[in-house]
Amino acid sequence: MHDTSEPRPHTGRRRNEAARRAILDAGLGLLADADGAPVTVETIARAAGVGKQTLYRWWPSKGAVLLDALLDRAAQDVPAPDTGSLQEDLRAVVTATFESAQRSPSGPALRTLVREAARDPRLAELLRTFTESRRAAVRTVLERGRERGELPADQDVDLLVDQFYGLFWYRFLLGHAPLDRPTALRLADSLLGQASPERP
Amino acid sequence: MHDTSEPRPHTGRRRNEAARRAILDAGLGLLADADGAPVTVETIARAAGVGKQTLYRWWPSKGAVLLDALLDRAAQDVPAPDTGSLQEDLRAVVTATFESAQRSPSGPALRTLVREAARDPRLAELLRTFTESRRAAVRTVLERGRERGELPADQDVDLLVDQFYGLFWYRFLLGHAPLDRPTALRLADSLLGQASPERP
DNA sequence: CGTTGCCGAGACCGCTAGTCTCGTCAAGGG
DNA sequence: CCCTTGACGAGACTAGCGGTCTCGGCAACG
Repeated sequence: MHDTSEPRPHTGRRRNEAARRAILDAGLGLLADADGAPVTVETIARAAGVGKQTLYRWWPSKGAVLLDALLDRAAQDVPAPDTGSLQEDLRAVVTATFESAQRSPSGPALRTLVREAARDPRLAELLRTFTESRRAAVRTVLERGRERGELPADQDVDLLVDQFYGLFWYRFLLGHAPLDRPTALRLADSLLGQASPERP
Repeated sequence: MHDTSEPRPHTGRRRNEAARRAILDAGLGLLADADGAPVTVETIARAAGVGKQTLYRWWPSKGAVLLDALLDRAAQDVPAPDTGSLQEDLRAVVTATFESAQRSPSGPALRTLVREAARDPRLAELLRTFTESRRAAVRTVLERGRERGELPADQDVDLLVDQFYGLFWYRFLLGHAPLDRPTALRLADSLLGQASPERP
Protein backbone atom coordinates (compact mmCIF):
# COMPACT_ATOMS: atom_id res chain seq x y z
CA MET A 1 0.00 0.00 0.00
CA HIS A 2 1.27 3.43 -0.90
CA ASP A 3 0.34 6.68 0.73
CA THR A 4 -2.45 8.06 -1.44
CA SER A 5 -1.69 11.69 -0.53
CA GLU A 6 1.45 12.56 -2.48
CA PRO A 7 3.99 9.83 -1.81
CA ARG A 8 6.40 12.06 -3.74
CA PRO A 9 5.58 15.80 -3.88
CA HIS A 10 6.72 16.48 -7.40
CA THR A 11 9.95 16.57 -9.27
CA GLY A 12 10.92 17.75 -12.69
CA ARG A 13 9.44 20.46 -14.86
CA ARG A 14 5.93 21.71 -14.03
CA ARG A 15 2.95 21.94 -16.32
CA ASN A 16 3.03 24.91 -18.64
CA GLU A 17 -0.07 26.96 -17.84
CA ALA A 18 0.38 29.07 -20.96
CA ALA A 19 0.21 25.95 -23.10
CA ARG A 20 -3.03 24.89 -21.37
CA ARG A 21 -4.62 28.26 -22.05
CA ALA A 22 -3.37 28.30 -25.65
CA ILE A 23 -4.89 24.86 -26.26
CA LEU A 24 -8.27 25.78 -24.79
CA ASP A 25 -8.37 29.09 -26.63
CA ALA A 26 -7.36 27.50 -29.92
CA GLY A 27 -9.92 24.75 -29.40
CA LEU A 28 -12.80 27.12 -28.77
CA GLY A 29 -11.66 29.41 -31.55
CA LEU A 30 -11.56 26.65 -34.13
CA LEU A 31 -14.82 25.18 -32.83
CA ALA A 32 -16.53 28.53 -33.19
CA ASP A 33 -15.77 29.05 -36.86
CA ALA A 34 -15.68 25.50 -38.04
CA ASP A 35 -17.19 26.51 -41.34
CA GLY A 36 -14.13 26.09 -43.44
CA ALA A 37 -11.35 24.68 -41.34
CA PRO A 38 -11.96 21.26 -39.83
CA VAL A 39 -11.30 20.95 -36.11
CA THR A 40 -8.66 18.25 -35.94
CA VAL A 41 -6.09 17.47 -33.29
CA GLU A 42 -3.45 18.65 -35.70
CA THR A 43 -5.04 22.05 -36.26
CA ILE A 44 -5.65 22.61 -32.55
CA ALA A 45 -2.05 21.79 -31.68
CA ARG A 46 -0.73 23.87 -34.53
CA ALA A 47 -2.94 26.86 -33.68
CA ALA A 48 -1.83 26.63 -30.05
CA GLY A 49 1.83 26.25 -31.02
CA VAL A 50 1.96 23.01 -29.14
CA GLY A 51 2.92 19.40 -29.79
CA LYS A 52 0.16 16.83 -30.04
CA GLN A 53 1.61 14.88 -27.16
CA THR A 54 1.21 17.84 -24.82
CA LEU A 55 -2.46 17.75 -25.64
CA TYR A 56 -2.80 14.02 -25.06
CA ARG A 57 -0.75 14.26 -21.88
CA TRP A 58 -3.52 16.22 -20.18
CA TRP A 59 -6.71 15.20 -21.97
CA PRO A 60 -7.81 11.68 -22.89
CA SER A 61 -9.26 12.56 -26.30
CA LYS A 62 -9.94 15.37 -28.70
CA GLY A 63 -13.55 15.61 -27.51
CA ALA A 64 -12.40 16.11 -23.92
CA VAL A 65 -10.26 19.05 -24.98
CA LEU A 66 -13.10 20.67 -26.88
CA LEU A 67 -15.58 20.16 -24.06
CA ASP A 68 -13.12 21.65 -21.61
CA ALA A 69 -12.67 24.60 -23.94
CA LEU A 70 -16.43 25.12 -23.96
CA LEU A 71 -16.87 24.71 -20.20
CA ASP A 72 -14.04 27.18 -19.70
CA ARG A 73 -16.35 29.88 -21.04
CA ALA A 74 -19.82 28.57 -20.30
CA ALA A 75 -21.55 29.34 -17.04
CA GLN A 76 -21.13 26.29 -14.88
CA ASP A 77 -23.98 26.95 -12.48
CA VAL A 78 -27.37 27.04 -14.13
CA PRO A 79 -29.81 29.36 -12.38
CA ALA A 80 -33.38 28.21 -11.78
CA PRO A 81 -35.24 31.49 -11.21
CA ASP A 82 -37.86 31.59 -8.46
CA THR A 83 -40.06 34.66 -8.74
CA GLY A 84 -43.18 32.92 -7.50
CA SER A 85 -44.77 32.85 -10.94
CA LEU A 86 -44.30 29.75 -13.07
CA GLN A 87 -44.95 31.64 -16.28
CA GLU A 88 -42.38 34.26 -15.42
CA ASP A 89 -39.75 31.72 -14.35
CA LEU A 90 -40.24 29.54 -17.40
CA ARG A 91 -40.13 32.49 -19.76
CA ALA A 92 -36.85 33.54 -18.16
CA VAL A 93 -35.25 30.12 -18.48
CA VAL A 94 -36.34 29.62 -22.07
CA THR A 95 -35.26 33.09 -23.10
CA ALA A 96 -31.88 32.72 -21.38
CA THR A 97 -31.29 29.35 -23.05
CA PHE A 98 -32.11 30.70 -26.50
CA GLU A 99 -29.95 33.76 -25.99
CA SER A 100 -26.90 31.92 -24.76
CA ALA A 101 -27.14 29.59 -27.75
CA GLN A 102 -26.88 32.57 -30.10
CA ARG A 103 -23.78 33.94 -28.43
CA SER A 104 -20.38 33.50 -30.00
CA PRO A 105 -18.18 31.64 -29.65
CA SER A 106 -19.97 29.23 -27.33
CA GLY A 107 -23.00 28.77 -29.57
CA PRO A 108 -21.26 27.58 -32.72
CA ALA A 109 -18.80 25.64 -30.59
CA LEU A 110 -21.58 23.74 -28.85
CA ARG A 111 -23.16 22.97 -32.20
CA THR A 112 -19.94 21.49 -33.53
CA LEU A 113 -19.35 19.63 -30.31
CA VAL A 114 -22.75 17.95 -30.41
CA ARG A 115 -22.19 16.88 -34.00
CA GLU A 116 -18.88 15.34 -32.97
CA ALA A 117 -20.59 13.63 -30.07
CA ALA A 118 -22.92 11.88 -32.51
CA ARG A 119 -19.99 9.72 -33.52
CA ASP A 120 -17.92 9.70 -30.34
CA PRO A 121 -19.69 7.90 -27.45
CA ARG A 122 -17.10 9.09 -24.94
CA LEU A 123 -17.77 12.71 -25.84
CA ALA A 124 -21.51 12.05 -25.76
CA GLU A 125 -21.13 10.81 -22.20
CA LEU A 126 -19.13 13.89 -21.22
CA LEU A 127 -21.77 16.15 -22.73
CA ARG A 128 -24.49 14.42 -20.75
CA THR A 129 -23.57 16.09 -17.46
CA PHE A 130 -23.49 19.45 -19.22
CA THR A 131 -27.01 19.02 -20.57
CA GLU A 132 -28.38 17.24 -17.51
CA SER A 133 -27.74 20.18 -15.20
CA ARG A 134 -29.65 22.38 -17.62
CA ARG A 135 -32.52 19.93 -17.82
CA ALA A 136 -32.60 19.81 -14.04
CA ALA A 137 -32.99 23.59 -13.81
CA VAL A 138 -36.05 23.53 -16.05
CA ARG A 139 -37.49 20.57 -14.17
CA THR A 140 -37.02 22.43 -10.89
CA VAL A 141 -38.88 25.46 -12.18
CA LEU A 142 -41.76 23.32 -13.44
CA GLU A 143 -42.04 21.32 -10.24
CA ARG A 144 -42.06 24.42 -8.08
CA GLY A 145 -44.91 25.70 -10.22
CA ARG A 146 -46.75 22.42 -9.91
CA GLU A 147 -46.46 22.52 -6.13
CA ARG A 148 -47.97 26.00 -6.21
CA GLY A 149 -50.84 24.60 -8.24
CA GLU A 150 -49.92 26.41 -11.46
CA LEU A 151 -49.73 23.08 -13.24
CA PRO A 152 -52.05 20.07 -12.99
CA ALA A 153 -50.84 17.75 -10.24
CA ASP A 154 -50.61 14.82 -12.64
CA GLN A 155 -48.81 16.77 -15.35
CA ASP A 156 -45.90 14.87 -16.91
CA VAL A 157 -43.07 17.27 -16.16
CA ASP A 158 -40.49 15.24 -18.07
CA LEU A 159 -42.63 15.49 -21.18
CA LEU A 160 -42.63 19.28 -20.87
CA VAL A 161 -38.88 19.38 -20.31
CA ASP A 162 -38.37 17.32 -23.45
CA GLN A 163 -40.81 19.43 -25.44
CA PHE A 164 -38.67 22.42 -24.56
CA TYR A 165 -35.21 20.95 -24.99
CA GLY A 166 -36.30 18.83 -27.93
CA LEU A 167 -37.43 21.90 -29.82
CA PHE A 168 -34.37 23.81 -28.70
CA TRP A 169 -31.87 21.27 -29.96
CA TYR A 170 -33.91 20.60 -33.08
CA ARG A 171 -33.80 24.22 -34.15
CA PHE A 172 -30.32 24.84 -32.77
CA LEU A 173 -28.77 22.01 -34.76
CA LEU A 174 -30.82 22.29 -37.95
CA GLY A 175 -31.19 26.06 -37.98
CA HIS A 176 -34.39 25.91 -40.03
CA ALA A 177 -36.28 28.26 -37.72
CA PRO A 178 -35.29 31.05 -35.33
CA LEU A 179 -34.53 30.84 -31.62
CA ASP A 180 -35.38 34.45 -30.90
CA ARG A 181 -37.11 36.14 -28.00
CA PRO A 182 -40.69 36.07 -29.38
CA THR A 183 -40.30 32.36 -30.06
CA ALA A 184 -39.06 31.84 -26.51
CA LEU A 185 -42.09 33.57 -25.01
CA ARG A 186 -44.53 31.73 -27.25
CA LEU A 187 -42.90 28.40 -26.43
CA ALA A 188 -42.97 29.02 -22.68
CA ASP A 189 -46.63 29.92 -22.81
CA SER A 190 -47.43 27.02 -25.09
CA LEU A 191 -45.87 24.60 -22.61
CA LEU A 192 -48.14 25.96 -19.88
CA GLY A 193 -51.20 25.57 -22.08
CA GLN A 194 -51.67 29.34 -22.21
CA ALA A 195 -53.05 31.15 -25.16
CA SER A 196 -49.93 31.99 -27.14
CA PRO A 197 -50.66 34.84 -29.54
CA GLU A 198 -48.11 35.65 -32.21
CA ARG A 199 -48.49 39.33 -31.33
CA PRO A 200 -48.60 39.59 -27.53
CA MET B 1 -27.04 19.12 -79.35
CA HIS B 2 -27.57 15.42 -78.89
CA ASP B 3 -30.85 13.64 -78.73
CA THR B 4 -31.65 13.54 -75.03
CA SER B 5 -33.73 10.35 -75.35
CA GLU B 6 -31.17 7.59 -75.78
CA PRO B 7 -28.82 8.63 -78.56
CA ARG B 8 -27.40 5.10 -78.19
CA PRO B 9 -29.77 2.52 -76.69
CA HIS B 10 -27.27 0.58 -74.65
CA THR B 11 -24.40 -1.72 -75.31
CA GLY B 12 -22.36 -3.96 -73.11
CA ARG B 13 -23.25 -5.78 -69.96
CA ARG B 14 -26.34 -4.59 -68.06
CA ARG B 15 -26.60 -3.61 -64.44
CA ASN B 16 -26.79 -6.57 -62.09
CA GLU B 17 -30.08 -6.26 -60.22
CA ALA B 18 -29.07 -8.95 -57.75
CA ALA B 19 -26.03 -6.91 -56.78
CA ARG B 20 -28.22 -3.84 -56.20
CA ARG B 21 -30.53 -5.78 -53.91
CA ALA B 22 -27.62 -7.38 -52.09
CA ILE B 23 -26.06 -3.96 -51.43
CA LEU B 24 -29.29 -2.42 -50.13
CA ASP B 25 -30.07 -5.43 -47.96
CA ALA B 26 -26.54 -5.55 -46.57
CA GLY B 27 -26.64 -1.81 -45.94
CA LEU B 28 -29.89 -1.89 -44.01
CA GLY B 29 -28.82 -5.01 -42.16
CA LEU B 30 -25.56 -3.50 -40.98
CA LEU B 31 -27.25 -0.19 -40.21
CA ALA B 32 -29.83 -1.95 -38.07
CA ASP B 33 -27.43 -3.70 -35.73
CA ALA B 34 -24.59 -1.22 -35.73
CA ASP B 35 -23.86 -2.02 -32.11
CA GLY B 36 -20.76 -4.04 -32.68
CA ALA B 37 -19.81 -3.92 -36.34
CA PRO B 38 -19.09 -0.50 -37.78
CA VAL B 39 -20.92 0.34 -41.01
CA THR B 40 -18.09 1.00 -43.46
CA VAL B 41 -18.03 0.81 -47.22
CA GLU B 42 -15.78 -2.20 -46.89
CA THR B 43 -18.18 -4.11 -44.66
CA ILE B 44 -21.17 -3.30 -46.87
CA ALA B 45 -19.39 -4.46 -50.01
CA ARG B 46 -18.07 -7.56 -48.31
CA ALA B 47 -21.46 -8.46 -46.81
CA ALA B 48 -23.06 -8.01 -50.24
CA GLY B 49 -20.33 -10.02 -51.94
CA VAL B 50 -19.59 -7.07 -54.17
CA GLY B 51 -16.63 -4.91 -55.14
CA LYS B 52 -16.44 -1.39 -53.77
CA GLN B 53 -16.39 0.06 -57.24
CA THR B 54 -19.81 -1.49 -58.02
CA LEU B 55 -21.14 0.45 -55.08
CA TYR B 56 -19.56 3.73 -56.14
CA ARG B 57 -20.66 3.18 -59.72
CA TRP B 58 -24.30 3.60 -58.76
CA TRP B 59 -24.23 5.76 -55.63
CA PRO B 60 -22.22 8.94 -55.05
CA SER B 61 -21.31 8.21 -51.43
CA LYS B 62 -21.73 5.79 -48.59
CA GLY B 63 -24.50 7.91 -47.08
CA ALA B 64 -26.48 7.76 -50.33
CA VAL B 65 -26.35 3.98 -50.26
CA LEU B 66 -27.55 3.83 -46.69
CA LEU B 67 -30.35 6.31 -47.24
CA ASP B 68 -31.48 4.34 -50.30
CA ALA B 69 -31.42 1.19 -48.19
CA LEU B 70 -33.67 2.86 -45.65
CA LEU B 71 -36.06 4.36 -48.21
CA ASP B 72 -36.30 0.94 -49.83
CA ARG B 73 -38.21 -0.24 -46.74
CA ALA B 74 -39.74 2.92 -45.34
CA ALA B 75 -43.14 4.08 -46.46
CA GLN B 76 -42.56 6.77 -49.05
CA ASP B 77 -45.96 8.45 -48.86
CA VAL B 78 -46.74 9.92 -45.49
CA PRO B 79 -50.45 9.88 -44.68
CA ALA B 80 -52.07 12.96 -43.16
CA PRO B 81 -55.28 11.57 -41.64
CA ASP B 82 -58.45 13.65 -41.99
CA THR B 83 -61.18 12.43 -39.69
CA GLY B 84 -62.62 15.85 -39.04
CA SER B 85 -61.25 16.00 -35.51
CA LEU B 86 -57.89 17.66 -34.94
CA GLN B 87 -57.27 15.79 -31.72
CA GLU B 88 -57.98 12.47 -33.37
CA ASP B 89 -55.82 13.22 -36.41
CA LEU B 90 -52.90 14.49 -34.36
CA ARG B 91 -53.04 11.54 -31.99
CA ALA B 92 -52.94 9.23 -35.01
CA VAL B 93 -49.93 10.93 -36.59
CA VAL B 94 -47.95 11.08 -33.36
CA THR B 95 -48.72 7.49 -32.48
CA ALA B 96 -47.82 6.28 -35.96
CA THR B 97 -44.54 8.18 -35.89
CA PHE B 98 -43.56 6.76 -32.52
CA GLU B 99 -44.51 3.25 -33.54
CA SER B 100 -42.64 3.26 -36.82
CA ALA B 101 -39.54 4.48 -35.00
CA GLN B 102 -39.63 1.43 -32.76
CA ARG B 103 -39.84 -1.00 -35.65
CA SER B 104 -36.85 -3.00 -36.77
CA PRO B 105 -34.83 -2.68 -38.85
CA SER B 106 -35.83 0.81 -39.97
CA GLY B 107 -35.77 2.34 -36.50
CA PRO B 108 -32.20 1.51 -35.52
CA ALA B 109 -31.10 2.13 -39.10
CA LEU B 110 -32.54 5.64 -39.05
CA ARG B 111 -30.85 6.32 -35.75
CA THR B 112 -27.46 5.32 -37.11
CA LEU B 113 -28.08 7.23 -40.31
CA VAL B 114 -28.84 10.46 -38.47
CA ARG B 115 -25.69 10.10 -36.42
CA GLU B 116 -23.71 9.69 -39.62
CA ALA B 117 -25.45 12.73 -41.06
CA ALA B 118 -24.17 14.81 -38.16
CA ARG B 119 -20.71 14.58 -39.73
CA ASP B 120 -21.61 14.28 -43.41
CA PRO B 121 -23.32 17.40 -44.79
CA ARG B 122 -24.19 15.65 -48.05
CA LEU B 123 -26.07 12.95 -46.17
CA ALA B 124 -27.73 15.59 -43.99
CA GLU B 125 -29.03 17.27 -47.13
CA LEU B 126 -30.36 13.96 -48.46
CA LEU B 127 -32.12 13.29 -45.17
CA ARG B 128 -33.81 16.68 -45.29
CA THR B 129 -36.34 15.64 -47.95
CA PHE B 130 -37.11 12.52 -45.93
CA THR B 131 -37.89 14.52 -42.81
CA GLU B 132 -39.54 17.41 -44.64
CA SER B 133 -42.31 15.28 -46.08
CA ARG B 134 -43.07 14.04 -42.57
CA ARG B 135 -43.07 17.56 -41.16
CA ALA B 136 -45.42 18.60 -43.94
CA ALA B 137 -47.92 15.90 -43.01
CA VAL B 138 -48.11 17.14 -39.41
CA ARG B 139 -48.36 20.72 -40.58
CA THR B 140 -51.25 19.79 -42.89
CA VAL B 141 -53.13 18.15 -40.03
CA LEU B 142 -52.63 21.17 -37.80
CA GLU B 143 -53.66 23.67 -40.45
CA ARG B 144 -56.80 21.77 -41.31
CA GLY B 145 -57.70 21.88 -37.62
CA ARG B 146 -56.98 25.58 -37.45
CA GLU B 147 -59.28 26.21 -40.42
CA ARG B 148 -61.99 24.34 -38.57
CA GLY B 149 -61.42 26.59 -35.57
CA GLU B 150 -59.94 23.88 -33.37
CA LEU B 151 -56.82 25.96 -32.96
CA PRO B 152 -56.46 29.72 -32.39
CA ALA B 153 -56.24 31.49 -35.73
CA ASP B 154 -52.94 33.09 -34.81
CA GLN B 155 -51.39 29.88 -33.47
CA ASP B 156 -47.80 29.37 -34.61
CA VAL B 157 -48.15 26.03 -36.38
CA ASP B 158 -44.44 25.69 -37.07
CA LEU B 159 -43.75 25.97 -33.36
CA LEU B 160 -46.12 23.08 -32.69
CA VAL B 161 -44.55 20.98 -35.44
CA ASP B 162 -41.13 21.57 -33.94
CA GLN B 163 -42.36 20.83 -30.43
CA PHE B 164 -43.50 17.46 -31.73
CA TYR B 165 -40.57 16.53 -33.94
CA GLY B 166 -38.08 18.11 -31.57
CA LEU B 167 -39.25 15.91 -28.74
CA PHE B 168 -39.43 12.92 -31.06
CA TRP B 169 -35.86 13.18 -32.32
CA TYR B 170 -34.59 14.14 -28.89
CA ARG B 171 -35.93 10.99 -27.30
CA PHE B 172 -35.33 8.85 -30.37
CA LEU B 173 -31.65 9.69 -30.54
CA LEU B 174 -30.87 9.89 -26.82
CA GLY B 175 -33.21 7.14 -25.69
CA HIS B 176 -33.50 8.59 -22.20
CA ALA B 177 -37.30 8.38 -22.15
CA PRO B 178 -39.88 6.20 -23.88
CA LEU B 179 -41.70 6.81 -27.16
CA ASP B 180 -44.65 4.63 -26.31
CA ARG B 181 -48.36 4.97 -26.95
CA PRO B 182 -49.32 6.75 -23.68
CA THR B 183 -46.57 9.27 -24.30
CA ALA B 184 -47.86 9.84 -27.83
CA LEU B 185 -51.39 10.56 -26.63
CA ARG B 186 -50.19 12.86 -23.86
CA LEU B 187 -47.94 14.74 -26.28
CA ALA B 188 -50.69 15.18 -28.86
CA ASP B 189 -53.07 16.54 -26.23
CA SER B 190 -50.39 18.73 -24.72
CA LEU B 191 -49.76 20.34 -28.10
CA LEU B 192 -53.44 21.21 -28.36
CA GLY B 193 -53.43 22.72 -24.89
CA GLN B 194 -55.75 20.01 -23.63
CA ALA B 195 -55.64 18.66 -20.14
CA SER B 196 -53.27 15.74 -20.46
CA PRO B 197 -53.76 13.37 -17.55
CA GLU B 198 -51.24 10.62 -17.00
CA ARG B 199 -54.13 8.18 -16.59
CA PRO B 200 -56.65 9.03 -19.32
C1' DC C 1 24.74 19.91 -11.17
C1' DG C 2 22.04 15.78 -11.89
C1' DT C 3 17.51 13.61 -11.92
C1' DT C 4 12.89 14.05 -13.20
C1' DG C 5 9.34 15.03 -16.14
C1' DC C 6 7.11 18.50 -19.39
C1' DC C 7 8.01 20.60 -23.86
C1' DG C 8 7.66 20.97 -29.34
C1' DA C 9 8.29 18.34 -33.36
C1' DG C 10 7.19 14.94 -36.18
C1' DA C 11 7.40 9.99 -37.60
C1' DC C 12 4.38 6.39 -37.24
C1' DC C 13 0.07 3.11 -36.85
C1' DG C 14 -4.60 1.68 -37.84
C1' DC C 15 -8.70 2.88 -39.87
C1' DT C 16 -11.78 5.29 -43.02
C1' DA C 17 -13.96 7.21 -47.63
C1' DG C 18 -13.17 7.30 -52.04
C1' DT C 19 -10.28 6.40 -56.62
C1' DC C 20 -7.91 3.63 -59.91
C1' DT C 21 -6.54 -0.37 -62.30
C1' DC C 22 -6.64 -4.97 -63.11
C1' DG C 23 -8.45 -9.24 -65.69
C1' DT C 24 -13.15 -11.21 -66.31
C1' DC C 25 -17.73 -11.76 -67.87
C1' DA C 26 -22.26 -10.85 -70.08
C1' DA C 27 -25.11 -8.62 -73.67
C1' DG C 28 -25.76 -7.15 -77.67
C1' DG C 29 -24.51 -5.84 -83.13
C1' DG C 30 -22.38 -6.84 -87.28
C1' DC D 1 -19.63 -16.29 -84.28
C1' DC D 2 -16.84 -13.00 -82.56
C1' DC D 3 -15.94 -8.27 -81.32
C1' DT D 4 -17.11 -4.12 -78.89
C1' DT D 5 -19.00 -2.22 -74.84
C1' DG D 6 -19.48 -1.68 -70.18
C1' DA D 7 -20.57 -3.82 -65.58
C1' DC D 8 -18.37 -7.02 -62.46
C1' DG D 9 -15.25 -8.77 -58.16
C1' DA D 10 -10.91 -7.96 -56.24
C1' DG D 11 -7.80 -5.32 -54.27
C1' DA D 12 -3.93 -1.78 -54.46
C1' DC D 13 -3.68 2.93 -53.62
C1' DT D 14 -4.23 7.96 -51.75
C1' DA D 15 -5.45 11.32 -48.41
C1' DG D 16 -6.94 12.46 -43.99
C1' DC D 17 -8.24 11.31 -39.40
C1' DG D 18 -7.42 10.13 -34.09
C1' DG D 19 -4.11 8.55 -31.36
C1' DT D 20 0.75 6.62 -29.97
C1' DC D 21 5.69 6.68 -29.78
C1' DT D 22 10.22 8.57 -29.76
C1' DC D 23 13.39 12.16 -29.94
C1' DG D 24 16.45 15.97 -28.23
C1' DG D 25 15.81 20.02 -25.43
C1' DC D 26 14.60 22.46 -21.41
C1' DA D 27 12.89 23.85 -16.76
C1' DA D 28 12.41 22.91 -11.77
C1' DC D 29 13.62 21.04 -7.86
C1' DG D 30 17.09 18.53 -4.38
